[in-house]
Amino acid sequence: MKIRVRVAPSPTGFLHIGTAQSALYNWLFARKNKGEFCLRIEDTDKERSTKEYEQSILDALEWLGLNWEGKVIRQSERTEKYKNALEKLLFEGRAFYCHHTKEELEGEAKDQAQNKKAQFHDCEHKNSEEGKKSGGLIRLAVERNSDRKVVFDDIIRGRIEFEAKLMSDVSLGNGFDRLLYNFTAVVDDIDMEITHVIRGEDHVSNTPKQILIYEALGKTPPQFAHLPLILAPDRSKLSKRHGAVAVVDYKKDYLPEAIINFLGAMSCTFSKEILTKQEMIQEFELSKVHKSGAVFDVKKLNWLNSQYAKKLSPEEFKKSVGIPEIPDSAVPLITERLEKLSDAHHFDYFWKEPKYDKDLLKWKKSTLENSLETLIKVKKIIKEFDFKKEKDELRKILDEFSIAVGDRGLIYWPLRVALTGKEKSPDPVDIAYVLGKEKTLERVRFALGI
RNA sequence: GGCGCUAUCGUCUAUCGGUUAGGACAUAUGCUUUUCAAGCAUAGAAGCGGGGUUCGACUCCCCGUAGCGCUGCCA
Repeated sequence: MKIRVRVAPSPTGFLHIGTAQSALYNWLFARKNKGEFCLRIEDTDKERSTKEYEQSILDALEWLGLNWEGKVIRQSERTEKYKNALEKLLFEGRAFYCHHTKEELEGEAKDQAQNKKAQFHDCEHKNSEEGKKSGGLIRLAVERNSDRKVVFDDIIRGRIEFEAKLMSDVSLGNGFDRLLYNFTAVVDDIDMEITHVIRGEDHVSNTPKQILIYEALGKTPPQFAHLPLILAPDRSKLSKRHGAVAVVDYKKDYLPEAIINFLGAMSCTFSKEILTKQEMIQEFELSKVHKSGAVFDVKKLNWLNSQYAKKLSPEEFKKSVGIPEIPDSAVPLITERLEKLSDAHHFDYFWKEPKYDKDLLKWKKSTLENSLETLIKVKKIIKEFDFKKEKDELRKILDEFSIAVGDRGLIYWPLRVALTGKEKSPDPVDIAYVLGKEKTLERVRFALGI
């Protein structure tokens, strides 16, 4: 049987970084095993789902390069399927109408909690005539009269067991108009012929409920693999309150390759730190995925991103940061000291005239007068120098001059500030060569007030 | 409270019973030096606790403990 996996985001928000990781592992698993990776939009919650979120999720997945097979499946377009399945279950007596009100259910849960009992709803309408009459929540009738255990062998975690007698009669829908997650997901996974359900650890407790639904529908459940969670620094599940959790939030600062590498290596063992998607596909095994949650370490992401940025061609880099006016020769100077893509704006003196306070021209070990005087001499050297020659030639001349002066800083500091308006920058000679002789002299003259 | 999952440097992790417990990020220091980076070198930094099993346990088992997840007529 052909391996088929899926990622099933809900369009009630932007693509979460955890969903992206889950999508990546599904994608890697499919690619590795020559299977298919599908995309299903879980938009049964009509109040919270929007088309805008759906589109942004699709865009984010594409940006990450996680391409899916076939058409996008939308649950909102499959209501007939669910209704048929639900009717069948009702007809066969495997599902029933639970006529309890919300208040009654809440009261029961409260009681159970107070008495330190497990919280579940074992509905008495399950086998009654009342349960056949429509009204209220539709539930799956869970057989709990024995010591029955619902068991599955998680590919990542091994055998996991739940006692059937502690489970609620699983809620499938509020009437036929509002179908619920556990039910629609199972119906879809059956129809889509999903062989492996690879999803976040937060779904392990849904798994026994879903297995029961598979059985009621007369189907064999797929293989399950529950991925560890991505954690915030406080080790709780990464969520909005911790800051940026949407993939789109990372778009302006990070290369998709860096994000993929980071998410992939965070919860799975590979042979090296930096690797391409192709290499990940080669090495990927579900058995190499970790069991415990991993803290999202932005520092490591930054490092990875800087490694990838250094490999970019000038064209690629300019496109990635969205600043077409960066001179090509400035790119290596920028990537060498950049962590996040948006840091490129700190180097705007390469394409914009710098603004700065004249006092900045003063070298810290000297006076402003001395600094400006030296700059005049530097200007003369540059003016007489032919930029067609190697820049090391210019450096050599400047170095000789600095030896005569006895202080390299006195030469380079005022020049740096004149060219960049900043205290920190790449080597002024490198910058001069990016700017060209004319522009360089122009900025030096400006600094001198000429 | 119930159920489930997890447990090695600050963080991500390697180790499939025998290692000076390895690597990466981060941190510190040094080299270089006109500033900032990059690069290179060096350093510090870890097996949750208690019982077993075994000649030998970070590794296997049990019990604790802690953290996390779920506990919706959300997904």
